[in-house]
Amino acid sequence: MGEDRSRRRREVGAGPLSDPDQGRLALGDDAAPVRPEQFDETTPADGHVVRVLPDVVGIDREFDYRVPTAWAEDGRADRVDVGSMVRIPLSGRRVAGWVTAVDVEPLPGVRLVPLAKLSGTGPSRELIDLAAWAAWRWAGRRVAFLRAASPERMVAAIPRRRPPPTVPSGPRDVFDEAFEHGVATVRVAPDDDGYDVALAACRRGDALIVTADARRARYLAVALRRAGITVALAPDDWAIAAGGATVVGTRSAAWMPMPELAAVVVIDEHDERLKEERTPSWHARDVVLERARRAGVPTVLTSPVPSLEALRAGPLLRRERSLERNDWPIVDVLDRRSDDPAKAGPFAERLHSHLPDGKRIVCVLNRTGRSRLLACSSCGELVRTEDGSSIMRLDGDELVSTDGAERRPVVCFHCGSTNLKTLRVGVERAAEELAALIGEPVDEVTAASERDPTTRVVIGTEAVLHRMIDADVVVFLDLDQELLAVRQRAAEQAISMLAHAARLTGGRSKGGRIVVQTRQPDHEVIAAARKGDPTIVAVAERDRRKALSLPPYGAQVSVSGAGAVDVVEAFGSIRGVQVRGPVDERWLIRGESLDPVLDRLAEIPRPAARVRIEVDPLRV
DNA sequence: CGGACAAGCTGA
DNA sequence: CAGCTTGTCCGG
Repeated sequence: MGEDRSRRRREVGAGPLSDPDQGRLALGDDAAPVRPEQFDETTPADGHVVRVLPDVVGIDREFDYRVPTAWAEDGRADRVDVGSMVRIPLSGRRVAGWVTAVDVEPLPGVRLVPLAKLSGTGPSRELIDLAAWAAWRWAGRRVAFLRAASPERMVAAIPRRRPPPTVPSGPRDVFDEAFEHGVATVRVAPDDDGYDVALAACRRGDALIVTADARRARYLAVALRRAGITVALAPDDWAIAAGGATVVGTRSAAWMPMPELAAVVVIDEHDERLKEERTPSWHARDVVLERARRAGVPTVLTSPVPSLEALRAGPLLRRERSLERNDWPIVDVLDRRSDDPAKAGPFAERLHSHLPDGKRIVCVLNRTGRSRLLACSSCGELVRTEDGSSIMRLDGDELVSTDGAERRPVVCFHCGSTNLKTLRVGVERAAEELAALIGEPVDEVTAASERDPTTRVVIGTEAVLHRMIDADVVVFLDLDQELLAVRQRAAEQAISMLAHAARLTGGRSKGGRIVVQTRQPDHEVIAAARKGDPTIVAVAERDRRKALSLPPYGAQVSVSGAGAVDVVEAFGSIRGVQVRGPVDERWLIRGESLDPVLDRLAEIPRPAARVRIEVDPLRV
């Protein structure tokens, strides 16, 4: 720290501003008067020098500033530290920024200007370092992550932490054991509420508890507070967290201040909501895994259907098969191939008997993607490619596979019939038909619906699963749409949907039931749900992804947007890395390992045009 | 990002 | 060639 900070402030604001540069400096958004001392270069020792990263997307560079000598008088100079949020003059305007280093040796030849304002407290040094890592890991800018790590409103003072919590000690459970592995995944029941793992984490000290669902985060915060624990709910309770507390929240919690972090939990680590959808699209699970590793504290991931990423991070702990099986509902499979093809609507003929009177029923019909699904009118088989891996649609008077590689005349591969029919019904019409079928009103729920449904039976897109809290029966009217989707992660997304349904219904011991309408009754996803054994899907997926070098066994980065061409061009070629595309103006960079790809992306300059770089995209 | 400045374009 | 648009550079 500069020893001259107590030196008297020199005369300020004297006389009209004559320096030709000063006109632009005077135009700050705070309209503070410009002081002549800002241009004094004769006493660089006045006030120490700090390094600041401006909160301006597109700069991503640090600049040095002097702490105004006047700040020594009221203690502000002592409060300027790594993580402080400040305002700085930068090319004629005032912008926000983060102090990233203090007491730095300024580069020669630059004219130092004082900080304009000390705004408040921001992310700690650890989080600033983590942001730099995340910027590399998701090919983004530090600014994006520092914003995530900063309070929504300025925090002037950190409250003192309340007395240490008295965490109720229960019998040692699987979660206590899991924390001893450093990183471990616990496969839990689909309707596990996360309270036990959260409590086990709190027994170790201040815990960081990340959930995919905001409702669950609020529930856990209330439950833990009731148990006597000091809880900061992200992102609102930033200041409380900075004082030392257990933090609970959705993905934003990953970046909350945690001065005494002792344990990390990610609940429903498989949930795609943990991934930020805007660029840089970081994954909260992976951020907190790195954060915990750096802090030297253990992480426990929980999920009813653990991701391959989780399984790779550490050992899997699970209960006995028979217990796990009971956690899952009974799964009734209605094989639609046996329906009369002439009148195959959205509902199987036998469905009515699976909709018991008086029970709360949720029907799911995902009509996302307008891909036409064709089935044979005589044998009911789906129209698929020769190897059966993907569906085919009608293109003029020919069938064409989704990737365009395979074409054939309009003929059922299975029985040779030339009579095919389109299967595609939207939720709206399905709702009307269902109401007629059961003879009572049916509410429709989509992501856009405003009011909550009031009827016993509801129907909707996948969003209906998020909207409802519980149900007796969940019916998937067309699981084939998920099973056959041309997406790399189709299978795990399908089992994740079934797990979500199982959360609403509860396990078979609680009477939970799932009904699945499909033309692929033997699909591994359905088998896994029936047996309550997600390993079936995990093993198949692992083998497939290993063979194709897909994440987490390889690198995959999607580059799109107007500037994508420049990025791909600058990327050039690396051994073991292929750049494919463009398909729909998007390139895919694929390689055997992530590091060389990320290193190269970090060193190439960002084009002026917009680019969206997505590392490990979930929907490809 | 957004301001400054330069180079390029247009119209009379 | 003034007056405007578009492009490029750079910030402490």
